[in-house]
This record gives sequence, structure tokens and C-alpha cells, in this order.
Amino acid sequence: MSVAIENFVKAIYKNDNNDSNDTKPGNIAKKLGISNAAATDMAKKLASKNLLQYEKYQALQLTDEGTKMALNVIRKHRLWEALLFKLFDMSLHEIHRESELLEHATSNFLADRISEYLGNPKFDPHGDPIPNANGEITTIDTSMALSNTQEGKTYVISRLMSDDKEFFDFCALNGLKYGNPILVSKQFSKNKMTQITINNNNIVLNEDFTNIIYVNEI
Amino acid sequence: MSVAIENFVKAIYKNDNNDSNDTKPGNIAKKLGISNAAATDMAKKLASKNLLQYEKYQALQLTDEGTKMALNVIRKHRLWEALLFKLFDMSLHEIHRESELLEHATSNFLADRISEYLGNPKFDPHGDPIPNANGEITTIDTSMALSNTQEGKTYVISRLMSDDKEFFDFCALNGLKYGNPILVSKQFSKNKMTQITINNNNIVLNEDFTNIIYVNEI
DNA sequence: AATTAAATTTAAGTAAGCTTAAATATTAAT
DNA sequence: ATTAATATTTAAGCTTACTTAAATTTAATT
Repeated sequence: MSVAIENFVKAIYKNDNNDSNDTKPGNIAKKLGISNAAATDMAKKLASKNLLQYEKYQALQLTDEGTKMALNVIRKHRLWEALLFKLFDMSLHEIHRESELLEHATSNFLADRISEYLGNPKFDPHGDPIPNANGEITTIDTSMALSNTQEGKTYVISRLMSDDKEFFDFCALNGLKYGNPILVSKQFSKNKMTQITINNNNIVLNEDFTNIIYVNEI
Repeated sequence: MSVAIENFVKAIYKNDNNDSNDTKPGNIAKKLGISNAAATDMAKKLASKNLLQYEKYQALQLTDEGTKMALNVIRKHRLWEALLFKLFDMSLHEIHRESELLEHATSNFLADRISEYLGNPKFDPHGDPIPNANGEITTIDTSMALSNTQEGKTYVISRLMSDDKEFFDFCALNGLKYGNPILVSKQFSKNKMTQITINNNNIVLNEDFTNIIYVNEI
């Protein structure tokens, strides 16, 4: 399957949350940086390939086959992230950027070799779960967004859900890293801001960041 | 630049030996598995991009820019070969197959990280020289084809110039590996065959193999 | 409920990278 | 030196993955 198709099913899978509008052609188009018309065209094409269900003006829904393809691409992406992170001195953002390309140039055979080499990890350096070769993915998620945590408690960072370079620069600068502990020193609920303490530094985060940093109770 | 273009300049670079016919569109087409017409079209297009010189019915000649691009792709290919070979339990053929895809999905930045990690190697696991980031490549080659070696002398394997799975299966089976020593126990010049001794086994090779196995005097 | 705004779809068109078939040029053979 | 064989090029056409613009449908607003 082509790069365009792989990215299309991946975008649907990632947008498939609560709001069904998120998987309408327009939102997929926005995510992929293509026109709405192109997304509609592709949707029809993939429906004919039995990768998704398409009904005029409705949200797109991946079939089992489409979901499997999306998970396969995501698996490759996250395995590359884990490998590059382990081997090279690269930022999370750089790792993400490279994996975005490599995921489409990776055979299942190579993906299995990478996984094996890494000890079949269940999570990548962002804390995102890595689907296994059968398309099974860890979905049990006891973590919560930083915005939902309780003042005075200490947590460990479990996920950094972003593709943004500046966000990762910020994380690197301040020691926010998968597995690291942080203290929620103050919640400013009205203003939707959270103060955390890490390495004796106090940092105030607004909702842009508190919604994408996920943590687990210790 | 696209995968098609990268493969095209690479094919010209690799075919550019003594016989100028080798870089005519037809031979490039054969190498890439596309039609002659497609190769002619592409040649014209790349000429307009200043990657090669095209004159009707003549051999294609890469410009400096085209050569640089070819070397850049080859660099990525051979760095991937070296990395996969080091990390994973994969045959030379498998490594080649994967690198053929990965080379087009690799930024210069990542190539430099791989090179660094490997200690900036000058040769890949086939013994082929790896161009550096500036497109400089080791061309001093004191090695010779097995067909040109002298009876009774011992050599070390310096290159295995093939993409063929069966050939690499044969090599793996018999301990023919980059850097390994072999004794040329007999030359059957009339029949263009060579007998070598390796690990106390005598193996007789015909010219299909003696022309692609390169060795250095010790 | 009617109107306006926004999103989606259809239609027409483009560029890349191919194909096959026919025309043309080159090379090899008699 | 012709002729035959081979290679190259031109021409026409296809598929993929896009684009913009117009038409249609859905959703939001008054």
C-alpha cells in the first residue's frame, strides 16, 4: 500500500476518539495537509478496498482490515522511535520526524527484528503503546492528563502526546521525560493552569501543555 | 527528490564503468525494471534538472550534481547495511533488501547519526566503500576478482559484489564473509573455475562467482 | 422555520511515473 | 553497401494523488 494510503488510515485511527466529527473527511484533510476534495476521493477509494466505511457526509469508519493496517503503521513508527531513541543522541521531536518517514519503508520482517532487538517493548519513548505483530495494543490506561491531577501528589510521566518541536524542546530543557517523577505543587483550576515541581524548579503550565502531558500515580 | 529519481541516478552511477553503452537508457531501464520509453522520459526530465547530460541515442552522463545525489543515496544505503548488520541477525541479502527501501526515507541528519554511531565506517558489510557526507568515496582499490588470483596464495575477502539471495545463502553456508581468509588452492584457467580452501573445505567456483568475489593479498 | 454559514462532494484539470505501440535511428550481418 | 536486427524515441494513454472552483448538503443562527 502507498504512503498516502498508510497515512490516511493512520490519521483516521488517531482521530477516532469521542467526537465522531473528527473522522470526517475535512478533519482528516486538515490533519494530512491536503484538500477536502482529495480526502473525499481517497475515502471512496479506500471504501472500495474495504479499508473503511464511507457514507456521504458521514464520519469515516475504519473496517477491521483498515484498523489492522493503521496499527501496523503505528507499530513501525513507534518501534523506530524506540530504536532511534536508544541508539542515537536525538530529541523526541527529531525521532518522531524521522520515524514518520521510516514507518513507510519498513517490512514486517524488519519491524519484528527491531522489536526483538529492543526486547519487545510495550511503550515508545513518548509513552505511547506499541502494537504487537498481531495488531494488539495495550489500551488499559490508568494515566491521566496533568490537568486532572491532585495538588500535593507526586506522579510519574507516562506519556507526552505531541509532535511539536517546541514542546519537546521545553520538555528536554526541564527534565520532563517518560518515567520521571513530578510533584503537582498547585492547581489553578479557574485559569486552567497547573504548577509542577521538578528538580527543584517550579513550572506553570497552561492547558495547551497540561492536556498533552499524561502521568500515573506512583 | 522522489524515489524514482534517486533510483535512476543511482542506477546510472552504478552502471558507469568502461562500456559507455551501460548508461544508455535501455540498460538503465533493464536495471530498474521499467520500459525503455519510461527511461528516456526520465532522462529528459533529469537533464532539465541538471542532474545529467542527455543527447539523443547517446549514453547518459551524470553531472556533478547528479553524481552527488547518487553518492548520497548510496551512502545511506551502505550505512543502513552496516547498521542492520551490526544490530540484527539478518543475512546480507535481507540487509540489502531492507536498505533498498530505507535509503529513500532517510534524512542527511539521520545518515550522519548512523555514521557517527558506527564510528564513521569506510566500508559496508559487502566491502563496498561508504561515501562520506561530502560525497567523497574511497576508490583506491587494491583488491582483485577471485578469477585473477594466484594458485597457492592466501587472500582475505574484501568485497561480495552481488544483490542475489542465492549467492549470499551460498556465502553464509560456506563461511565466505567480508574479512575472512581464503586459500586459492587451484585455478582451472581454461574452464574459468577456481578452487578455494576455507575452513578445511574445498570449494570449486565457476566464473559467475569468481567475478563477483573480490579479495586482497594479505 | 427560514436564512446564512460551513462543510462536503462533484467536476475538471494537473504532474509524476509508468505502460504499449508505432516511428525512427543506430548497429550488426550478410 | 544494403539489408536485417536491435535500440531509442515519440506518441498516446493510464493510474495515483493531488489541486481549484462550483454545486450540493448539512449545521448553525437568528
